[in-house]
Order: sequence, then C-alpha cells, then structure tokens
Amino acid sequence: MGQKDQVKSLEKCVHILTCMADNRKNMTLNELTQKTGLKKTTIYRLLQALTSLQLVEKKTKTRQYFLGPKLIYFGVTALGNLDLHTISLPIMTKLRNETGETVNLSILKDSEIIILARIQSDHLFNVNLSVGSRLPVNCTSQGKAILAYIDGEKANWIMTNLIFDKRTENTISSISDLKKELERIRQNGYAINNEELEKGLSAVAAPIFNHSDQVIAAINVSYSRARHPEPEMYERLSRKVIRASKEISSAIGYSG
Amino acid sequence: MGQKDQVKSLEKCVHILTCMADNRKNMTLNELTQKTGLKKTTIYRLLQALTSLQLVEKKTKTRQYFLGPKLIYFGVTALGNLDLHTISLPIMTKLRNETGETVNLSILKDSEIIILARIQSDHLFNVNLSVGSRLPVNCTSQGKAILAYIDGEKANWIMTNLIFDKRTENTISSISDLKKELERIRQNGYAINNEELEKGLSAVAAPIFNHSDQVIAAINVSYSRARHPEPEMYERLSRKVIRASKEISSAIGYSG
DNA sequence: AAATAAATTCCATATTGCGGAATTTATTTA
DNA sequence: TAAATAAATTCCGCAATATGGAATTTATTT
Repeated sequence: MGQKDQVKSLEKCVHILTCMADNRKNMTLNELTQKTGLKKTTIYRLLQALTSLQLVEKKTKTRQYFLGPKLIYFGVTALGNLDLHTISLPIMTKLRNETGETVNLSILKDSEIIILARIQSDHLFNVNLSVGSRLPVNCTSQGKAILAYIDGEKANWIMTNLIFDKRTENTISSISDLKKELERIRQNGYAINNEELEKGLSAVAAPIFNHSDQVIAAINVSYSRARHPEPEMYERLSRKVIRASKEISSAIGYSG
Repeated sequence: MGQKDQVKSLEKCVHILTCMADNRKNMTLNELTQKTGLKKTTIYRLLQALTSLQLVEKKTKTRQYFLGPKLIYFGVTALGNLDLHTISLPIMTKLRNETGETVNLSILKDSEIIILARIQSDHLFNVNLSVGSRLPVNCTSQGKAILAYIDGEKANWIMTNLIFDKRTENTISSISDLKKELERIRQNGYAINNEELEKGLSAVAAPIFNHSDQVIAAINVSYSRARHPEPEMYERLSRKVIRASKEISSAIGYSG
C-alpha cells in the first residue's frame, strides 16, 4: 500500500531542523545523530544540502549547525501573513497604551509558550524577553491561560510530561495544584502570574480562540510588582486583557 | 563529477517555499507551476508532503497554499538565536525612549527591506507596519542606508533591476538621482526619508556592519512630519541613530 | 606520541522521486 | 442546463537519487 506523502529526505530534513529548533542551540553532527536517531552519514549529507540552501548555517570553527537566514525569511514572512499576528498588533498596542505595561502574544509549543509578538512598556525596568523567547507553561500567565482551555486529553499529556522547575517560591510545582489553578482560571476567564516565574514580576493573561472554538494563543499584560504591589491590580487589568483577547478572537472568526 | 549537495527534492521544496514567500500571498497549484517552472505533478506531490509536515498550509476552499506554522516556529526560533536581533532589541528600546518615536530594524532582501524588529512609539498616529513587512529600497531610509554601503557590483545589480514606483512626489525615481543620494548618504553617514514613501512620514536611518565590514542591516527612527515639520529634526535624530547603529555594529564584532 | 573520537568521503544497491498520460473535479462559456 | 475548458488529482513504470556500512581523514584527548 505505502503511505502517502513520502518524500523521505524532506521528512528527515524537517526532523533535523525540528531537533535544532527544539534544542535552540548550535549543535554538532554528533549531537544531532544522538538526538534524532538518524544515521550520521545521512545527516551529514542532508546538512550539506540544507547549508547550501541557507536553511542551516554552520559555524566553521566549532563545526556547529543552526537554523539559517532563509528560515528567518520564511518565518517572518509567514508571521506577517498570519491573521493572528496582523490582527493582534493594533489591539496589543491599544492595550499597551491603556495600561502602560508590556503586552505579549504567545502560542503553546509542547510544554512551553513561545512569544510571537511583544510590545514593551516605557518603564526602565523591562524584562529581557523577545519574539522567539520561550517559557514554561506552569509558571506563566499565558501558559496557564492556554492550558486551561485546551482539550482534556492534550492538556493531560502536557501536564504529565511537564518538568515542574521551581523558579520561585510561588511556582506551581505539582499536577494537582496546577489542575486546581486551571479550574480557577476557567471560572474567572483569565490567568494570573503571581511572581511564579520571577520574583517581582506579575502578569494577567486571557486566552484567544479561533473560528472552531479552539485556544490558539494567549495575550497578557506583564508588570513590575514593585510598582503595583496591590492585589486588586490583577482584577483591574483582567478586564482590559479579556476585552483585548475577545476582540482578537472575534476578529479571527471566533463566535463564542 | 556530479555536483555536491544534491537532495533534489529538498531543493525543489525550497524553490516552492521561496516562491510563496517572494509573492507573499496564498498561491494555487497552477500559479506555483507557472512561477517556479517545475512540473505540476511534482509540485503537487511535494505540496502534499510539505503540508503534512506543516511547512505549508492549505486553504481547502480556495485550494491555495501558504507558508505554514512550522516555518513560523523555525523562523522565530532562528530569529531569537540571531545575534543581531538579541543585541539590537535593548539598544532599540533605548533609542525609542530617547526619541519617543518608532524604531525599526531591517535587512535587505532583493530590492526590498524586511522589518525584523519594530518598537513602536506611543503616538496615536502609528504606521501600519510590523515584523515581516516589506518596503522598496528606493523610498525608505533603511533601504538607502543599506544600499549606500553595499559593495558596488551588487548595488548596481539591485539598482538596475529596481522598479521605481513613485509613492509620493518626493520618491526618488531614477538611477542617477538614487546614485547621487547614496553618495550624499556616504558623506553624512546616515540616510533620511523625506516623505518619499508616504506623505507625512519621515525617518532617519543608519547602517549596521558586521565583523567583516559588511552592511547587514539598518536601524531607523520614523516619525510623523505633522508633529515635527522642522528640517533640523533629521540632523538631531541622526546623532542618536548613528550612535545606536554603531553600538549594535560593535556588539556584533565590527571594528571599523 | 598514541589513542580515541568525531567528521568526511566513497560507492554499490535499494528506494525514492519523476513526470507523461489518464482521470476526476471545478469553472467558464454557450 | 449542457458543453467546453481549465485546473486538480491519481496512476505507474522507469531513471535518478538517497542510503548507510566501511574506509579514510581530521580533530581532540590521554
């Protein structure tokens, strides 16, 4: 019979690229061999091709490979074409101006969130994060906001495979605690980050849904606890964040 | 003999993806056949594979294809790993705060610039551009800033293949005018955009160089002419922009 | 300097990808 | 509504490509 969609070499290339992206660091041939399980000769040959096509770049001194400029070109183009992205930006800007705080748009990938867009506040104290940065689901408002609305099976899979690294004393570090938190989020419609990632850093996030009622992303507002220690801040921001998230959701076709 | 770096199917896939990115719109099988020159059956089969690997997405209703989510993942990851990007962001933020205006970081691709990063001003009047947006070289400060320092042969190639679409009355629309402008830029060390892209919009850009003395990008500050009609604004901003560009250049290894 | 490990090249063979032609499906025209 | 045209999809035998074990070269460690 034979599966459809062969093109084995392409599959292997994507496997290699995915491995590089997942590990997000320069990798040697050997590391790639171990991580991917592909034959060394094969990887070597494919890397040659990938490199000559600029999908991969090689640091000659260290013999390490990493995702190349052509992937930036493709990715940035795809991002610019993404409805979610173009629709969100003006709404994010408005939210930043209303609150004066940093606004982020993130998606979930495995057990981490990835920042797709970020509009920073004017405050001098600004966290060192940018487009492409990743953070664990369990200690971010956005991660929890998405997880709370993901369908049960997938959410369970993520939670069971999660490594709960305890970033602060407030970090949720057990499945049962996380489940309680998710229930609370569903109740409220928004998620908070109460210094769970880093001391002094709080945030409020709300989920974004698509036309088929699936969570696809989350938007948040993040701020320094030093400036706003009052706990009412969460609720106050939540209204604005929820409004923005709903605006984005309906603009991309959600009708819930 | 045989050329090295074969992997023909991969080459064809990249050809297809590049075609999609260059045209930055959803494309049908037929359009792709025409633009790439590849055989229809081949493209069809490769698109199947690309789609199942999420490198490409298909709009079932219109039967159109476009760059898929996995490319965003790769691209955003590669961008986050790019020295240029991570080094530039804090410097861009500083520049935005110093000037209160929108700051962009762009690279050149063919005869257009592509925005890699953008930090917007607080002003209500904000131009509708974002990461991934492209603009013609000849009517942007960043395009001209890069072109002015590119090695002669390549610059000539770009200029001769350039389609000078006249966006405003100020748009440079002949090679000879452009060459004069580039000479002026080299003299000053910065490029301006005097409402050449859009009426009411001005900008000041400076080139960014890498360790081997090559221009690889440009940074600019863009502002509304309505708020700052005074021509001295160019020179005033130029000092700050140049400082930022030098900071970035030296941080990525330039020692000129 | 020797030993070990990693990277690179080689090549005969099996597998994959190729693309012309035929078929199906959608769109346009009469 | 039917006929004509164009686009999309499937089929399949052949030719070109990718594979991976082994050998060689290069780098790193002992």
